[in-house]
Amino acid sequence: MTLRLFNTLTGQVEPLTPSDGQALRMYSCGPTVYDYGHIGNFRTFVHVDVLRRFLRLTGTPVRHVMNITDVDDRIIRNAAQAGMSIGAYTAQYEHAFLEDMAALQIERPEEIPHATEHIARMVELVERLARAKAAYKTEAGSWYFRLAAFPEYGKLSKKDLSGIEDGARVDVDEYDKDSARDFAVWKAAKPGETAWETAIGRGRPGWHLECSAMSMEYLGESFDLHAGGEDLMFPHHENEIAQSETATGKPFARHWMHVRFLLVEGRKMAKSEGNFFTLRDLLLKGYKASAIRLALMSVPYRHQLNFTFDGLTEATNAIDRLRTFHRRLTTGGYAPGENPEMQELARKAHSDYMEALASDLNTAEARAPIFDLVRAANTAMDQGQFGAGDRDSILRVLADFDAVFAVIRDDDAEPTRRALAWAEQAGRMDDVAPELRERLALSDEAIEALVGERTSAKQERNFARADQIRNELAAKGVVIEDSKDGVRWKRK
RNA sequence: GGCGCGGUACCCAAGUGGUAAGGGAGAGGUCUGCAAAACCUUUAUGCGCCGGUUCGAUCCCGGCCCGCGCCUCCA
Repeated sequence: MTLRLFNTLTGQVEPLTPSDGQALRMYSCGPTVYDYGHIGNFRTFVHVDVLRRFLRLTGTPVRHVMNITDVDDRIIRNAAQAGMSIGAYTAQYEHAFLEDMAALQIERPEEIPHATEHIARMVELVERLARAKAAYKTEAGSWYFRLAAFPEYGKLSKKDLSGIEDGARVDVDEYDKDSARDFAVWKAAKPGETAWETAIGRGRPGWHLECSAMSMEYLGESFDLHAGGEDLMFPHHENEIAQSETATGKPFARHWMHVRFLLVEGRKMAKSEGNFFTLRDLLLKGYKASAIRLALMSVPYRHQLNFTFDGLTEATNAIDRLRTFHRRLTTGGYAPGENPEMQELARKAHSDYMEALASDLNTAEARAPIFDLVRAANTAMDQGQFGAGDRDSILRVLADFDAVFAVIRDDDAEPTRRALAWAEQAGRMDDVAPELRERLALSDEAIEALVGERTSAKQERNFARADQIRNELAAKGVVIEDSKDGVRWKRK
C-alpha cells in the first residue's frame, strides 16, 4: 500500500515512495531548545510521527533526520540572562524535549543532529554559495544569500516577490545588504556572544542554513520528504530550497509536508492570550499523555485543530473505550474456533483503516472502522458468537491501529510521574491538580489488596463493606468492574 | 492589500454528484445485590446564506455573510 500525501510544492496529493528504492529519506525541522515545548509544537511532531509510523507499518523503511537548533538569538539571550553557557542552557531543554516526545509516544528519528556540531558543514555551504556568487559578505562580517541568484524563489509558498521593492523594508541593522529580501546565512558575532572562528569569519550560522547543511549531510543533496509546521513554509523552507538548490544545482526535497497550526479554545495560542500550554502544564492538570496525543492527532494534519479541554476529556473517554475492549479481549476466555462474520468484519475494518491513512493520513477517518469493529465484537461476545480465532484476528487489527495511534497500550503513569517529579524540582507544585497527587499516592499493590477484600466481602454478601471499598477507590480515581470473568480495575 | 483554509446534529469530526462515517455528551432500556463495563434504542428530510449547472448538489460554478491562518521570530 502506497501513501498518497499532499505535496505543498505541487499543490497536489501524490504518492510518496523512496526514490532510491531503499528507505524513505525524510527531514523534519526540530525544536529550538530555548524553552519547554508547547502543545502547538507537539501537534506538528505527532503528525510527523503518524507519517513515519504509517510508512513503517506499510513496510517502508524510514531514514528520518530531525535537527536540534541549539544556537540562535533567543538561546544566546536567555543563556546570558541565566548566567549559563549556551551548551548548559540548551541541554536542559533538549532533555525535557526528548522526555516530552517519549511521553507522547513519538518515535525517535534515526538521527538527531545538533546545529553546533555541524558548523563546519555550514561554513562549507556558505563557501560553496560564495563561489557561485550567490552569497556575499557585508562590512559587518555577516553573510547573506543573494535572492536574485535564485529566480525560482517563492515556488514553495507560492509567493511572487518580484513586486517587492528593494530597500522598502530595510531596517537599521541590515543597511549593508544588497537587497532587503536577502537573508542571513551567517551572522557576525557581536561582542561577548558565542561564536565560532571559521574560514568565513567569526560568527554563528543562520537558522535556515542549519537545516540545509544537516539535511544534506545525512540524506544527500536530494531526498524524499521535508516536513514542518505551516509557518516554516515561508521564509524558512523557501530559504532552505534557495540555498540548497543554488549550491548543488539539484532539486532539494521533492515532497513537502506542512502541518497546520492548532488553535486553543478558538484562538491562536499565545502567552499574551493566556491560552499557552506546554505538555507539562497539561500533565500536571491531570490529563494523560495518551489523551493529549489522541487529541493532537484526531484532526488530520492539513486541517486546523481547535484544541480544547473538552476535546481532551473526549479523547480520554475514547481511549478508555478502546482499552476496556482490549482488556476484554485479552482477559476473557473464548472457545476455539471463529465466527466467519467476525472474520470478515475484522478484515474490512483493517483495510478501511489502512486505506484512510494511505489517503493523505486521514486520521479522523481511520478511527471510524476501529470503533465500528469494537461495537460489533462486543455484541458478538455478548451473544456468545465469538471465538478465540476472532480474538486473535481482532488483536492483530488493534496492533496495527496502535502501531500508528499508539494509545491503547497504557504507558500513561510514567510521564505523569516524571512531570510530577519535575514540578517538585522546578517549584511548580502549586500547578499540580490535587486529585493527581492522591491518585499517584495509591500503589497497585494497595489497590489489589482492597479489591481482594471487596471480593471477599461480596461473597459474604456484606455489600455495605464492598460498596464502601468501591467508593473509597473511586474517590481516588480507581474504577472497579465486575464481569463474568472476574473483577477488573483501572485507573481513571 | 496578497496567498490560503474552514463553516456538517448538543460538542468534536469524516465524507461523496445519487441522497449524511466515527467519537464524546444527553435520554430510555437490557444486564447487575447495587454500580461500573458492555449492548440496544434515540438526536441533521439536513450539511452558513442566495443564485446557477444537472435528471439529481452538502459535495461543481458564481456571489454574499461569518470564523481562522500565513505574509515578521514562531510548530
